[in-house]
Amino acid sequence: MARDAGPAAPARPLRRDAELNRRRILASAREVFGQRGLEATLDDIAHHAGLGVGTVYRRFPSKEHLVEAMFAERMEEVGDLAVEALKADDAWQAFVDFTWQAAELHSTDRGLREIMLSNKFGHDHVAEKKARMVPLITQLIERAQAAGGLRPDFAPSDMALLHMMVGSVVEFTCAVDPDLWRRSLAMLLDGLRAEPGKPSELPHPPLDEDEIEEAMSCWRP
Amino acid sequence: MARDAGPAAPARPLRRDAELNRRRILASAREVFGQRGLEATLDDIAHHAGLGVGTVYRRFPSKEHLVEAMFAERMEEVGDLAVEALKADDAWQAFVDFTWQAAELHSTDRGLREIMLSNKFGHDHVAEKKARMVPLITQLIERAQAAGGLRPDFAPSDMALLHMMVGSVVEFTCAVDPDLWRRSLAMLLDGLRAEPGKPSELPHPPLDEDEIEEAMSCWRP
DNA sequence: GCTATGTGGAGTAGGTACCTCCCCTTACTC
DNA sequence: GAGTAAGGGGAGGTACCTACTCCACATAGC
Repeated sequence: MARDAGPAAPARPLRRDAELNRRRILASAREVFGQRGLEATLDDIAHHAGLGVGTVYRRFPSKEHLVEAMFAERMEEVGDLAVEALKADDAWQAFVDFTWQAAELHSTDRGLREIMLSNKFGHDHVAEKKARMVPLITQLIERAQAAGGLRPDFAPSDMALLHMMVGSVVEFTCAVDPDLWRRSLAMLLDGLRAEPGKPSELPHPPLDEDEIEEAMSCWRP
Repeated sequence: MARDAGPAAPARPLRRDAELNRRRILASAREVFGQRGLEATLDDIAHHAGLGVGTVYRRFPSKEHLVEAMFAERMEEVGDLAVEALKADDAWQAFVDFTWQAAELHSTDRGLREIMLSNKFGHDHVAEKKARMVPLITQLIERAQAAGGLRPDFAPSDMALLHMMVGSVVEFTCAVDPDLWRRSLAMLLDGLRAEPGKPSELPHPPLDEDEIEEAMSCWRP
């Protein structure tokens, strides 16, 4: 809790150049963590920001602090999506919309994916945001089930698995076709209907043989 | 190609103790790669076999060689499943059965999962086994579609994604509930039907709140 | 112009992985 | 049962990576 102690940071403000660099670091972290995940090093982030490592460590005592500072905000966004969805009339559509929107966020931010599904990173602040989401998602699910749209045996914990699955497709194919996850999610959602009709139209074409080969060559477990 | 040059290994046979240890190494590798994936070190495998590292390196010039020797055989098994499935009458059921059986193999062998979905490990031998499977799976899919069981927009490359997804669930939850993937696969398959009826009965209960918490604590991206 | 504040990046410490080397042990041969 | 070629063990070499520190030098702001 060295810095970032909530609103109205106390003591003397940063020098102008320092404040600018602080923002550069956060922007760089957002990009780099988003692309390479939380395994990215602070060295990477510093260089990507055009700064030295020392500068980053002066501002954020450790990687943990930077992660905590960055992702609390992003996770808030996901929570807000759920709140918004709960206001909609059509409970099934609300569930579907929320799931697509959350997946959309995950698909463009590997760090967000990792921090949402693992407890290995992020502490108090992040955990609090996560805790907030559980009842929201549970409610979203129960409403969709009560309305007869969502299969009744779908449990809140299945939501984590769903995002895990979509995330794995993103990771597997992002170098070849970064939107392919849409295809998989559409199929998954077809399997979640309580009263399924015809399969939905898939929003994205499949990979061809060369592309799948390339995905297998890029991907590392 | 130092050893393992197909049937009837030439030159002088190994000394009795050496042959015994060679088998110990392979058995150990199967267990360790299965549990910890291909990132396991030859040191791990040696110790798990109760041997020194030197012994392993004497027998297998590199990790690559060991992997190649081990997994060619296991991949053959998956191919055989497909051949068997193509003989069944009910094309949709054959597709479903094959998918379950393949997932079953994947679920108990992390190394197999990794080698099937990544080209980073294994060369000639392994690649050959993979190539064999493509037409088999394609045929399995086309038959199931022609019979009106499988949705017509399902592509062969989607099979890799399906196993990717199931594998991610295995990895995420194996420490907490190693059979949970069955639940996810059942939902996935419900989404693949051309003429879906009611959702199928799920073969496994969901995780409760504590279990999902624990999964998130164990799992590392 | 002076000084507190900020910067850069080489360097440290500590870890991990693959693989080699060489002394000692053991199986097989005569 | 002695001699010898083959095998076994595991410390340690090499190479690499990551988190983090330190301090000579630069700059903002008064």
